Amino acid sequence: MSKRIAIVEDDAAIRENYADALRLQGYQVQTYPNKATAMQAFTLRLPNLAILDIGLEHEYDAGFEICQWLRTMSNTLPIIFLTARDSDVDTVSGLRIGADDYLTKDISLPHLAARIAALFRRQDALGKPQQTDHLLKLDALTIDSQRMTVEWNEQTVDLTITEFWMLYALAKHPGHVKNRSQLMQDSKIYVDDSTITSHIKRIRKKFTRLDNNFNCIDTVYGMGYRWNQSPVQSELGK
Amino acid sequence: MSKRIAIVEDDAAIRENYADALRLQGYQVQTYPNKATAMQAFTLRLPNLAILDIGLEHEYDAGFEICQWLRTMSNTLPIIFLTARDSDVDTVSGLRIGADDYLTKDISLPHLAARIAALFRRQDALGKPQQTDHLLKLDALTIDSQRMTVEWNEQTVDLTITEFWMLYALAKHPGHVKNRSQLMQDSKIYVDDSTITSHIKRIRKKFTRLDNNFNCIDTVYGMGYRWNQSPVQSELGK
DNA sequence: AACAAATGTGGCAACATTATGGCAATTGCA
DNA sequence: TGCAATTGCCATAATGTTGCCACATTTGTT
Repeated sequence: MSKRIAIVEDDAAIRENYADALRLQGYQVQTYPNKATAMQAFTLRLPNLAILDIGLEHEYDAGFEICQWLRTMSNTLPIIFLTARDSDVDTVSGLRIGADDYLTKDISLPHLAARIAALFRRQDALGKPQQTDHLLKLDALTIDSQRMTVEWNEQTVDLTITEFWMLYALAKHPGHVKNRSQLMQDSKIYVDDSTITSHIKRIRKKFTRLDNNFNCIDTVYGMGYRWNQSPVQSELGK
Repeated sequence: MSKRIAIVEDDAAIRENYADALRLQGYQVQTYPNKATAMQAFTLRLPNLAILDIGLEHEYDAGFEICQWLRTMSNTLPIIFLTARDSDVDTVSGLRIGADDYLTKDISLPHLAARIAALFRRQDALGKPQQTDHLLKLDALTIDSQRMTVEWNEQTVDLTITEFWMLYALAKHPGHVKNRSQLMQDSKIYVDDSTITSHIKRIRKKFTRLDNNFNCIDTVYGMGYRWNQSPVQSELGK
């Protein structure tokens, strides 16, 4: 189902110019020449996005008023001001009133289309809230501390808890050497040094099973271990 | 708790100018002169909003790269390009890559502040979508929390109340590992750990009776259980 | 080269966690 | 009251994990 866009603009030529361009992008477009017709239509049904000029016919601030009124109807509806007025005062007040973007009429059609797409993208993204805060990504590695899953090149690596936290401790500070005590603390275990060696061994083994060339866990003789962020392209000086 | 804004900009004067202005607005501001330092910091913790210049030091497109990378981390994080480049091509590509706004450096500080506020306003508005939906659908699973019914592949699964709430707690955050305490809290019961095991056992049994291949409830050794939305058979012997 | 220290490897026994079947206590209901 | 359903928990079996050891190999030093 395509998105419905409303354009409120009193200049017929400009109005249809934008409308046609947006229809070509696959949107359903409705146009309104003044505040009265627009508000009447919006009362019946809100569009998915509104593009407003500010001055309409004889009303100097009609666009601002429409915007304010729309905001009382929906505080999520994307609203764009598209106008000839390019003073900072207008821009700032437009945004303060609750608009999501403020553009001047000299922008190109592709630019306008990109702005609209960006607003829709943002709306979609926020619509299905997904918390990625617990995601740790480093090159081919992805660690999800909430799912307790680890992926290497899209393949899941099946780690145990202790292995998981140890890897997490390493990968959280890529490039930094962690000695055995630090790894123990971070993984909340207190064991013999040799046990850490064993864990590293098992972690490496599980990665190597998925990727023969895996070598992201460096051994730093006498110091500890280090997650090596990009060891693969050894030739490419960067 | 105030919002954290990150500024990535190589010109120290400009950088601090913006940073000071935003701090006056009550934001916490972190600044980074180049791609490397920014990415390192973002790996540890994402800001609530990122302001990026495009060209950084000798890297012509560093800002674009940071933006793309950030988008893989979070598709809701507001990103603003703030740069001297004002070509339409750059603007459109910036927005296409996933930025939420594209501004040129000639804009005033109040204007910038208004843009930022607009983005945060939008995020807050969309952030708390009213969830009046009693229906939870995940692949073959359908849970109606109002009618307390569960379906698996259109077949109703006859669960008891306790089983229902436990399944609901699991399925509400598909993929997330829930330990026994969390399951107890969510199901509003306080019992022995072994009892949780029993409930899981019974839930599994009832699903398996309808579908021999049912395996959507993973046990994560030492951590708890997880609803596995897309059960992928890992044939990797271990 | 010789040596000590550190690390890698395979394996195993101890330990921890989970699965299963069953049973007694409780609850809801006719 | 009787009956069936539910629930919590236990004993036991089945599995998964972990710590560490003996020994091989590597590394750094003299």
